[in-house]
Amino acid sequence: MKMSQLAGRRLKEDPKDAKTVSHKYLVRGGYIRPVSAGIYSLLPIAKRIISKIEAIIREEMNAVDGQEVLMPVVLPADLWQESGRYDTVGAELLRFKDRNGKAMILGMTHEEAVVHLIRTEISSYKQLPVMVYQIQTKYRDEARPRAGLIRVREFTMKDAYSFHTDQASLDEYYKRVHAAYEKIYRRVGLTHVVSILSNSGMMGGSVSHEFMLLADCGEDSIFLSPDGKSYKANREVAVSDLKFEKKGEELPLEKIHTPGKKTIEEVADFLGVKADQTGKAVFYSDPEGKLIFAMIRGDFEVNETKLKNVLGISEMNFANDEQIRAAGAVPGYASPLGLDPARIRLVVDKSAANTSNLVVGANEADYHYRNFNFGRDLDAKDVLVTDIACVREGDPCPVTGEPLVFRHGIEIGNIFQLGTKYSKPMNCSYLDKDGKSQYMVMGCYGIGVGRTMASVIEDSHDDYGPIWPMSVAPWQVHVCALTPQKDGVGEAASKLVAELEALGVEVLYDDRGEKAGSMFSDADLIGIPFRVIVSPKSLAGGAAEFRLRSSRDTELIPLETAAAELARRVKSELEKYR
RNA sequence: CGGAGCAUAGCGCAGCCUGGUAGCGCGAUUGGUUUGGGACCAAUAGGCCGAGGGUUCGAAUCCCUCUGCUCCGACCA
Repeated sequence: MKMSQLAGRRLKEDPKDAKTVSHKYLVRGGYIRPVSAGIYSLLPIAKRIISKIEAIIREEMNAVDGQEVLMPVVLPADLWQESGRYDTVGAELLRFKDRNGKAMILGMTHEEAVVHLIRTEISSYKQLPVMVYQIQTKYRDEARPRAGLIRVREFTMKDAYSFHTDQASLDEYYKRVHAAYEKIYRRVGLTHVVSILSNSGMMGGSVSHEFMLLADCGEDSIFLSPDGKSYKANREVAVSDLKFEKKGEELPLEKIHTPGKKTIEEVADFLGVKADQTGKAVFYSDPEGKLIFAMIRGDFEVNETKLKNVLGISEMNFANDEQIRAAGAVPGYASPLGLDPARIRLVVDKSAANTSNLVVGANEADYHYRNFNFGRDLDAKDVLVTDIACVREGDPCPVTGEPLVFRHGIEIGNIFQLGTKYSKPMNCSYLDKDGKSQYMVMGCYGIGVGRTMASVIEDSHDDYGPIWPMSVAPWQVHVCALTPQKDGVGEAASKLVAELEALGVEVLYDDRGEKAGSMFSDADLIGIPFRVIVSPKSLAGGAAEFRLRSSRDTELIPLETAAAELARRVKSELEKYR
């Protein structure tokens, strides 16, 4: 490919709103262009990288017996009504009507579509297990797209779905996919990916993992054991080994005047106690509008995911003051004391239940109680006591007991045991050995392709641009002709390019005759791992200069053998990513 | 969905407060001199100032409405 003909320009300046490294370089380097919020066109450089990532994914999915299919982007709403998700999924699902007024949707994930496909094609246990996958466009009407390709509305996703006779078969297959994912991320050159425990939502007992690239710009919060291996979990589900013990004598409940002191900090300061001697009340309302009262020790935050899972609900909002008052509590001075358990859904975190003599609200403006003791002051049998706390950095790891480490991550893939969540309502069944109808047990496995590309930049770049691993680089060798019109430089460079291409090497040839500075800056933004410079100087010695994108050291390679030598090095570099 | 901001040439911006011929830098085109980390000279092209309405003799500029985009937060199979 001649650079003089490459579609897409490089920009000298950072795009004004780009904050993350990958966003800046993708726009500056001429990889992507915004079309609308969270919707991008890919220029040739990005398209080539994406194709290579897809090829690696394809190979590894095929290696675990996956069969590639292609399902529609536009789906009839009734399929989603069948699974029940048409009503439970929020506004991210883009709904519209066709010319006949039929309700349609744009696919944001394809469980329904794949069940529709498989339930008519597979009917016997002899055909199971089976896995199908596709690499296809998804549309999610995100409320807030951000950071270039990290969070977008339209994107390419590899989504795979496996169907099994039973949980044991799913368990075994799930492990294979987990290993395949690790291989995919290694092959695309990502070096800081961890798989972590993630939220399984209302699935009850099902298992899921997220694959995270550890990166400061990531949106997800992760807790890791110090060795990075023993324990890895999303903040949504992370637990710690903190022990709570009631200590000392239970002192008598004492009502105290705390005028205008509403927050934990204010109350704790006012009374001269620490936050861990207070109890905090946090209110939500469930989808039916019933008040959820979460009580937790003052030094913890409520983990909303844990709380939702405990209550078995998928949605919940912060309650407003009116809702709180309606249940008999007083905002700022609330506690479970004296409330009617029938009117609220009370959940107490074990931190609050197992600490003695807490300061809690009195459900009366400007008053708190000292020496609240759960069990004594609140009947434990009416109350759900469990873990609804966010883990804090430094809390003891549940596996090793060492202080947990907090990191941000970019979610670049997930794998999920679905069980019969979709096969049951959508009647996706097979006949077992005894001729009995059984629901198929499902797993699903996703990888965001564009997000993976952006993540490679986050993981591999310097101050001048991305440094692509050979396995996904848009081209393998970047040949730069310095003053191509002089001293036969252009001819020598063209010859080298032709020889390389004849050996199957992918070459980007900078034939533009730009100044060295702008040529090298462009080359850095394109990030091809191998660079060859042909100039009058090197040509006089019958050689070309070779250097890596990741280094400024150069090496002279004789022109007669350059093509063969470079082809050999490309091949050997590619071997590292097999 | 809450909060904040922005919208003027391909890109980055100034002009707006205080209404009066549309500007700068980069980029592009042509010609010339150049060529080892974003050169120089000369010329040229390029704008319904996001859209609609209002005030005014006159609106990029003042007022109203709308739309789009970005950032922070909420949400996120």
